[in-house]
Amino acid sequence: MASSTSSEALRRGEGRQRIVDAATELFITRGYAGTTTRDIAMKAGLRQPSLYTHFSVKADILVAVMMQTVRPSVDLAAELTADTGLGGVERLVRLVEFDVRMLCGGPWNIALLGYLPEVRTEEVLGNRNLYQDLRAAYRALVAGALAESGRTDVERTTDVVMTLVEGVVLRRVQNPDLDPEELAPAIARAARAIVS
Amino acid sequence: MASSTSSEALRRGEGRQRIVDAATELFITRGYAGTTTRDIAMKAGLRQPSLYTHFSVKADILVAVMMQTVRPSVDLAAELTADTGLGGVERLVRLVEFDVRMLCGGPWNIALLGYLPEVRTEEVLGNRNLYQDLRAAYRALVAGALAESGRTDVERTTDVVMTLVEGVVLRRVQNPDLDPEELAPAIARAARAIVS
DNA sequence: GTCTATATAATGATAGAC
DNA sequence: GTCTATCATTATATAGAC
Repeated sequence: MASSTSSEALRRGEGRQRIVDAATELFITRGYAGTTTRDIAMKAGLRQPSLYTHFSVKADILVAVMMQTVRPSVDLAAELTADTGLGGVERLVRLVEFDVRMLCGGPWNIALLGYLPEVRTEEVLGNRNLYQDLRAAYRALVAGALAESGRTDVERTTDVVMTLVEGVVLRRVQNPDLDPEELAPAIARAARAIVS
Repeated sequence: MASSTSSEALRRGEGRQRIVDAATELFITRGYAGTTTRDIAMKAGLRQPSLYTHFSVKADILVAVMMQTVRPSVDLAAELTADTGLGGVERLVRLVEFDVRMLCGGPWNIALLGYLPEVRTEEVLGNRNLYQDLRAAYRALVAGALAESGRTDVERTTDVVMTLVEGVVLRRVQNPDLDPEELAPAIARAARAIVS
């Protein structure tokens, strides 16, 4: 944001990204409080004080890590809500399948971070909005799906569907080898059964 | 276990239980690494070194806290598996409903502890068996339920059902006011739809 | 931007009086 | 069993040379 150097050291913000990548793995495998700034620096190939060239406090690294998540599905949800070319159930199922693939894929179970107690108490309050946005999006799509079968228990069904999708995060904790290509359609099928 | 004092100070192991209760709340709200032994002692009404009368290391307190969980549902699962007076679907649904009520009720979201990264790396390996036992129990009940409709995708369906149930833990993180009496039947209904 | 060196504070755990 | 006092470690963060 404030970098004005012409080239060299900052091509692609390499240093900062290396720190974020290292921190992502460590936060997921050891938790936030359980990860030291020395751990992060070492994995990023730096000495501990060098982190503070890029981040002013440890929590800022966490924020940067969490930025990588949630956004895409909120965006897709908004997109689907506006899409009138699909049936209600189909729109919901598309979001579910997309989310499961995202939660299940990728090298690290990043979504878990948003549920860690230590993280939820910190100054990372800015993205709680994101979760509320996501629930609102799910609620709208569930409402559209239930309308097709004349059901009206929108709130409760939204909770059930979100429970199913969020559950993927914990299932992945227990079984790190989940196959997205297999689980995503299966969860989507379950979602279809729930709203029918 | 080794206490031989006749009475007074040890009625109901009061001191130890106060520590466990205090630690339960703190571990859930701040995480394990994010909770200091001073925090625990203060909430239990003690000074920090007094913890070491009851526990020899901090991790032992965590173990004591985690003992409070999981057991009941493994026991019920075994019981249901042996119960021939119920249909396959019905047995599974009973376990699901019981688990949701347990995960959803109680003052603290204790089950989340078992998924914290910091906890899963520690010397708390003894109860990973418990989780494997639980999956085996679910698998057996899912198999019995699917048999009624001629389906054979047992492994995948077990994952889906467990995803749904485990999801309650994270849903509760987002919404601490979940009503077990409302959610449990709804999740049970979803489970029925999934295996039908 | 990264380094070495270091300040400062907090942590888990122990010793020994009562 | 709980206390006060304290140790040894480790943590985040800063200062200043290169």
